Amino acid sequence: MLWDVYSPSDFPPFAVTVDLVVLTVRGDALCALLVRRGEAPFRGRWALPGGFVRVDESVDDAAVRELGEETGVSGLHLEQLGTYGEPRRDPRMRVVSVAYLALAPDLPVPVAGTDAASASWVPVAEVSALAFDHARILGDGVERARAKLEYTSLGTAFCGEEFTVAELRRVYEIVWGVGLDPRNFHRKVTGVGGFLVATGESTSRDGGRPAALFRRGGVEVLYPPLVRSPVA
Amino acid sequence: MLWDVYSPSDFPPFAVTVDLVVLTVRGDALCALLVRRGEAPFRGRWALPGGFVRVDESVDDAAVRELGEETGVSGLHLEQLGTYGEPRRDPRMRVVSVAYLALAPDLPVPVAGTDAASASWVPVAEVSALAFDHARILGDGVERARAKLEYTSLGTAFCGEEFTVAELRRVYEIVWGVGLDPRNFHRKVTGVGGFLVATGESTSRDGGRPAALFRRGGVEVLYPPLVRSPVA
DNA sequence: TGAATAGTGTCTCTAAGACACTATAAA
DNA sequence: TTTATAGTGTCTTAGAGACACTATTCA
Repeated sequence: MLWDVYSPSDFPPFAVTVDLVVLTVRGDALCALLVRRGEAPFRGRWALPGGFVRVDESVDDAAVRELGEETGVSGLHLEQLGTYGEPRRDPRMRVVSVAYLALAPDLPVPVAGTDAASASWVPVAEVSALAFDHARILGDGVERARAKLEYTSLGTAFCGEEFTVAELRRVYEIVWGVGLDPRNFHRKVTGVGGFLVATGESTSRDGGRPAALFRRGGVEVLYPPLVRSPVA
Repeated sequence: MLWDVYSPSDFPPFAVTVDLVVLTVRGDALCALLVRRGEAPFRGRWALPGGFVRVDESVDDAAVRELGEETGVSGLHLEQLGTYGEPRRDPRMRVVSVAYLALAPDLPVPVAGTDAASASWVPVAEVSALAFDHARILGDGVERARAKLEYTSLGTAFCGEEFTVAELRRVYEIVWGVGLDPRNFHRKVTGVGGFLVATGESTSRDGGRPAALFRRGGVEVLYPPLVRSPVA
């Protein structure tokens, strides 16, 4: 059926929702923001936060709104991950869900929002039996995040405003699940033009010799990229 | 609004469609499959092929079905490009569209399908004033295709079953819009493990010394990747 | 034979990984 | 002084681009 030959009356009704894969690095683990479902179906199961797209807002705006409601934070990186539209992914009705990926620094706690009571950070390695098709969506989100760390500056989204090279390296090690040579990592990230900007300050919060503090540079795409490669 | 707190009755009604960015290399140009609209709005304008998702099929299946209807060909590479959900992108009603990217070899003609009469291949450089937000979708599709040629074997999707290195190079040159050194290109593509498989045959259809014929190898991800880089 | 395209070899340069070595703090 | 972490330098190797050179066809 082409655009040419449809009339507004013959479209099948769908519900459209957004689901959020919100990731952060906490402790030694990559964590996702999950909410505990209070109602059937999947009552008591963990699920991705999300909700309906309103009639008067764009799908992207709905994602931004939901992210604010769930985390209490705005200005996070947010990008479309994919759209999930199997006929029976929600047993009650035909729901098409547009999933988004957000990367957050280690927020104090799954904050505020009307529904915050049931929300918390869960290490992705310990996640099991999510509601609906959310396990697949979460998996796609984690894989996207891993890939984007290679060729974009998004790793810094997991850090605070100011951070050391070691803190950034820890992000890479935890998200990728590998060990990285501190010396080569340092040379690489400080060598990529526009990735990091030195503040001139330093900190000894990591112990040992004080480390220089950096802020995000303006660059989005890293060249050369930071390729994933394991170390014994 | 969370999943927890909704009931099937209070969802706003949406129409969900799929739009297809079908690309091919024809002559010396990257071309997109477009259809001429026969009805308002945007009557007479070019638009991307597409149509409604049916209630009983997945969104991905709808894309496959529409692609078959438009090109008469199945088995093409097809991937989600993104979802476009601005409130007034269709002036008549609230429509959320999931866009897909397909790469096709140079098909005889925008073939078959009920609506083929109005369909044709249009060089993307000459496209202007598409209906709805289709110009943006097409642009996103072209950019995605350019990027994917770097690190996947999808360039071969533009070629026939058997092809020469020169034919594959022409695909890269046209899609990227740059000139590539034939000698370095040859060394690179034949050096990437699993990318190309020699048939043992050769052809002189390009003139000059006969060129070896290749088939697609099994590999999807190219390592090392073919990086975009211009030549005088 | 000459023009055209296919394909190989070689040089240089960049960047990655391995790892020795120096620097600066706290206990 | 020892220990821990920060940061630099150096060696080796892989791969990219430039480009000379050989190979095989047709007109």
